[in-house]
Amino acid sequence: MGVTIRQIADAAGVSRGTVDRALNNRGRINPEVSERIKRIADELGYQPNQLGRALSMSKNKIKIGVILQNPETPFMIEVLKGVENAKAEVGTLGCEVVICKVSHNNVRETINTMEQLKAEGAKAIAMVPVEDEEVKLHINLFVEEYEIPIVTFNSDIQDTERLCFVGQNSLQCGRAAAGLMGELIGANGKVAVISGYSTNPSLNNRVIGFCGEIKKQYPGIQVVDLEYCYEDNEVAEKVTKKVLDKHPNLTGIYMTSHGEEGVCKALRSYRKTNRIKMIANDFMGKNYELLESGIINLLIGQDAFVQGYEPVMILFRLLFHGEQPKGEFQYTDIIIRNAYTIPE
Amino acid sequence: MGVTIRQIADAAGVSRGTVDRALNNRGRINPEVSERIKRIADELGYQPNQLGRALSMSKNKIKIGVILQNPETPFMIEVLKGVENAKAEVGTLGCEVVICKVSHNNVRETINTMEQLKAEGAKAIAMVPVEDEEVKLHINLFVEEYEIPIVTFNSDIQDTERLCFVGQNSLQCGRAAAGLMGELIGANGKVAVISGYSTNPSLNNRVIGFCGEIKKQYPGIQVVDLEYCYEDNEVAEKVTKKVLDKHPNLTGIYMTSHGEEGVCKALRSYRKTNRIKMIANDFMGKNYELLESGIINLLIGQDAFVQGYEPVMILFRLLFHGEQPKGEFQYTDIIIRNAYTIPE
DNA sequence: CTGAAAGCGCTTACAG
DNA sequence: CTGAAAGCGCTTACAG
Repeated sequence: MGVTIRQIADAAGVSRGTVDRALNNRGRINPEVSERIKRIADELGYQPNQLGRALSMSKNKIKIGVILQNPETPFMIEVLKGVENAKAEVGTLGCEVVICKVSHNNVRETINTMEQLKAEGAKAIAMVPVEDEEVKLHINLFVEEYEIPIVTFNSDIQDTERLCFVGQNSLQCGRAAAGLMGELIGANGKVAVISGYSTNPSLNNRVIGFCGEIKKQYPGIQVVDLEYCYEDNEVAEKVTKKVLDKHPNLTGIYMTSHGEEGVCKALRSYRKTNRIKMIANDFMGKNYELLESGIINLLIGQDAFVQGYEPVMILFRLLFHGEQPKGEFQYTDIIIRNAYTIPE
Repeated sequence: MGVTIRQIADAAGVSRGTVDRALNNRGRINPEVSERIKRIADELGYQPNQLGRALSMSKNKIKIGVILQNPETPFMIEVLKGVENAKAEVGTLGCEVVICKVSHNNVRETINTMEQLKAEGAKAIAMVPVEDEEVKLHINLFVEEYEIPIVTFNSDIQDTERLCFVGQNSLQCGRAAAGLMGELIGANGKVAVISGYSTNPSLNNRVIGFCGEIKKQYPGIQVVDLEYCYEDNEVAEKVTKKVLDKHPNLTGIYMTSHGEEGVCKALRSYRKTNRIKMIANDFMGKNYELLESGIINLLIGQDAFVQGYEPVMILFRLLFHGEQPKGEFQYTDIIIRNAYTIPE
């Protein structure tokens, strides 16, 4: 089949060990010999055989650490599936993946876990970061001092030396919602936005994307209100009722985050489910049921699986093949579903 | 790490070759010894190491054949990418994938290619079938006589012994379009369906799914016309004009297949682009541009990549791990896009 | 029916 | 700085 290390060794008149040292820059080799071997490898079109490599490295595998935040939420459970899949895939190729879980926004725990992974010999880390100065410093420390590359996923932390980010383009997500809302309610109408936390950058971006695009593309549509429900159904119900009282001719609601059940409860009790078009985010909780029952008209979601799978694969490709990621932002697909495109 | 064949051999007091014969049912072994070895392997929780296996089999790789139809169409080019990805993935694990291309609906060529793959020693085949009696007979012949399992993809051919089908649920695709149309034009209106060929089962299913669901869910919406454009833009333009002449208050068009540019040209010349909501299929040709310009309101597509990737992987898992596919129908995701969720 | 040996392509101590 | 050898876990002729 392909060219082997042995053929290169023969062609260069050296031993296989020497070829290995040259091709993998292991040092302890005459630079000129190294150059010559590399040239020969190039000429022969050498492609290292992953199997041979993986098998011989299977005694001491290279470690990639993964830090998952909020592991018990439905979304993260799906992300975890992606991580586990990547783990199985690279596990077969001589790479070990260590998965750690930390609780929501816990700075201390996050940093400790980073340190612990380093102590265990992790050669790279994929993590859901916390928006925090100390965490930022640690990320830079790891990348620059320890030469442990870091990929953020799900939520990003900019102004750091992290290699890249895998997750949703939340601005674009908001814009997509605006486009759908425009299609659903037509050129004129009043819509309200209900978001989760005003402190969450991703959710804020969805709001900004939504409002900006409505203003730009649909001048006849007014965004009359923006409320926060803290992803709590009771609060969501309450604020929805408030909005409905204030705007009896409301025609649309965009939810950036959870609390859908509360909103729907309010819509039902006001008998507005047919009159008001609702667009919500993510395929978790009761969202599919609400979509099927027609209260939610369209759902926008992220590819949670990819958000877990890709970061590990990016680091694997970097460590094993020296392959750089395609770009700083690896945005996952923005998925639109109606009642007929629910999976399974 | 894991249990190895050597440990089993030691525990059983036999050689590694014997363990191999037992565990892989290669025959030429005392049944009792074989049983004992299997029991020991079970007790030790033996999991064969894919690397070792693949490496040692890398001299004579197991072959999987792929028969692609219409390889020059944009859709199939995307499918081919999926096939190539799977090929690369299993290529690393001791499996060779041979890709063959046949022209549209060519029965002779299809059957010849099947025979040729068999002659080359293919142990399984993934194929886009032709709806034809002789092809059906050949599929059954291969599966039953030659014990070469066959997976169909993209289009199915039922009443055969094919292992499973990977592709779109076209009925459901039509239903999804109906749901979107209902959201776009509201409870009342008149819509027309423009399809490709009346002889294409998949397209017909989209039509059936669409009309059925409109009738069921939106009694106020009337499907006033069904035309065929043979995926030709000029024909499409002509029939669209005919429809528009006949139904001046038309509010929606569902296209099951290509010819979008022709339809859009007609809509433009009648200045109807804003008045009529249009839902089209697949992400090929000018569809993204038409979506961005707002003439097409929503696009429904298939996961072409998966349609190429999965069939190969299903056969690989079957051949290498004896793993049966999850079900007879492996439907790919039905993807909805608006102008804001165009990839790249 | 069973075993001993060679080999798949690579990496890694160990000598020198 | 370089080479010879052993080893990763499995399969496969070859003897017997």
